[in-house]
Order: sequence, then C-alpha cells, then structure tokens
Amino acid sequence: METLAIGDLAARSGVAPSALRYYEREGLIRSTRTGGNQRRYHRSELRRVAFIKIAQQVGVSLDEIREALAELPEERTPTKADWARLSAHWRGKLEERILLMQRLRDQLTGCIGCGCLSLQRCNLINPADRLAARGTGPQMIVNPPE
Amino acid sequence: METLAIGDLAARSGVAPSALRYYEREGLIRSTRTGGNQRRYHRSELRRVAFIKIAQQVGVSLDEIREALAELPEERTPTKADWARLSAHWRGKLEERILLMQRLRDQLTGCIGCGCLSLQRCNLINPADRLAARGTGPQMIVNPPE
DNA sequence: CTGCAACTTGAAGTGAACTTCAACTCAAGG
DNA sequence: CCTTGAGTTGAAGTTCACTTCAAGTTGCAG
Repeated sequence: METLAIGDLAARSGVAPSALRYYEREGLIRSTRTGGNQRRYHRSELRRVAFIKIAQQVGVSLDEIREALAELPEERTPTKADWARLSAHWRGKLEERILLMQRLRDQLTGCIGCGCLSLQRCNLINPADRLAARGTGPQMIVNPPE
Repeated sequence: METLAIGDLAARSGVAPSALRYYEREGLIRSTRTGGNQRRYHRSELRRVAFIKIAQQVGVSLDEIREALAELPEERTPTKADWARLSAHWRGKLEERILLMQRLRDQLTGCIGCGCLSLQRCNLINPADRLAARGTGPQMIVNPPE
C-alpha cells in the first residue's frame, strides 16, 4: 500500500472522510486520483492533517492554517526541515496563547480575593467605573498595559 | 445612573447590544424593564458579561457557561464569595487547558528535530506505521499515555 | 467474474454564536 | 412639546466547520 485511500487516511488521522474532502475543497490537503476517480493520498498528507488538527487545538481557523501550509513547497514533498520551520513558527503561536491563558489565570487568581473578575482593572478598587471612558471590554486581560 | 441601558452595558463590556440580547434569550444574563419596555441591567450583570467573555477566551461554549452561571444564587445579587467560588472553579479549567497547550508545545518542540509532528508517536521512529491499529488520531497529544 | 464495502458528486442540512433588517416605540435634552 | 438617538421585536441571514443524503461508480477478496 503505497498511497492511502480516503478511508485509510481517515482512520489514521482520526478525521472523517467528509472532513478530508472538505479540507481538500478548501485547499488544505491534496490528492491524486485513480483511473476510476478515487482519491489517493501521499503519505505526507498524514503530516498535513496532523498539523491541521494540532493547529485547531490551538484555536486557529482553517483560513490561517491554510496560509501557514502555503509556506510549504508545492513542487516537492516537504522535508523534515520544511516541517521543522513550520513547527517552530507554530510553537511561537502556541507560546503566545499559553501566555494569554496564564495571564487570564493569574488575573482570575488575583481577583478571587475580591471576586471582581477584573473588568476594567477592578470594580472594587475602582467602584465608580471611572475608567469606563478608556475603551471597552476587559482590556487589562486581553491587551494588558505595557 | 443606577442601572445600565443596553448601550451602556455594551460600551462597558465591549459586547454588542445584539449579542447581549442574544445572551439574554439564552438565559446567560438578566434584565428588568422600564415602563416603556426597555432593558435595564443591574451593575452586577457587568460581572456576568466579564465572566462570559473570559470563559469564551478559554474556549468554553455558551452552554457550559450557562451551566456554570447557574450555580450563582438566583434570589440575591451574587456576593464576592459567590464569584470567588466560580472563579476558583474556572481557574481549574484554565489550568487544564494551559497544560494541554504546554504538552502540545513540548511535543512540537521535541519533534522539530525530526519534523514529524508526532502523529502516532513519530513517523520517523515508527516508519512503517506499525501503530496504526492502535486507535486513530494524534492520541499522544490529546490523550497522552500514563 | 461477481458481490459488496468503499468510493464519487453536488446540494442541502446542522449548530454555534451572532448580526442584520424593517418597522416601530421610547427617553431625554433643548 | 418635539426631535432624535437609542431601544424594541421576530425573522431571516451569516460564517465556520463540517455532516448527511441520494444516486450512482469503483476496487478488490473470494
């Protein structure tokens, strides 16, 4: 078995065939066809699907994933080095997201004492909502100062 | 200004009025009405909306958020202690998610050397896909062994 | 060579989380 | 009082990421 039928790729990757067809329509993965028009996947597509799944775990949209994958070479099967570059890039994104979550957690922790949820710094510290003029939303958390 | 009109709550929370109406239909927040049928929000709803936004950041669905909020007392305005309990609970969820991300990051880091993305452990270490029978998907990452 | 599981397509459906629209009413400053 | 920006409703529309369906075709084990 040199190439994979859609069912094989589905079984190996844990992604439903319908989703794989969808990914293909969306330009995230590619296949060749048999004489009878059935999809056959190169083994390297397994890696692409793995990447897609991982990126989704991180909360990245398919659009962004497509953009990332576009950085892989079209003409040849991506090498380890190609994947390494991409992975390194995503490691950065992951790191960022982890930091956001940690900030969220620390805010929550810091505010458990007062129960304020730190909307606009803290409603207890700032009871009159004096900061209301300063833009909307829990700025402190999403875009912390400095 | 003792209570907030929908526009005020929207401005303060950074959530569109249409979304606030939606949240109300979905039972996530509550309002009283003026004689002329306009919504007026108690200031404590600001906290609920903040909580909703934070939970969404963590990737929680509105359904789950509603369930969490259901643990707040209906009959009285939630106290600091009420929020503290809820926040502590969510801190756990956040912590969990952070751990998942960190595991993801470490996997990615560990695999940058081989470019494998660790689908079924590692395709380099395991080139013949011998583990294919062992369930689908990047199990190692989502449900790591031990 | 046959039978049947697995594949093909386009179109339509799903659910989550909202937004937009149209037609109308309210609240409050001048 | 009057104007006007803000609010009201239900229904329909939107985007994302798929799934389901129906009707037909293919590939391979026996």
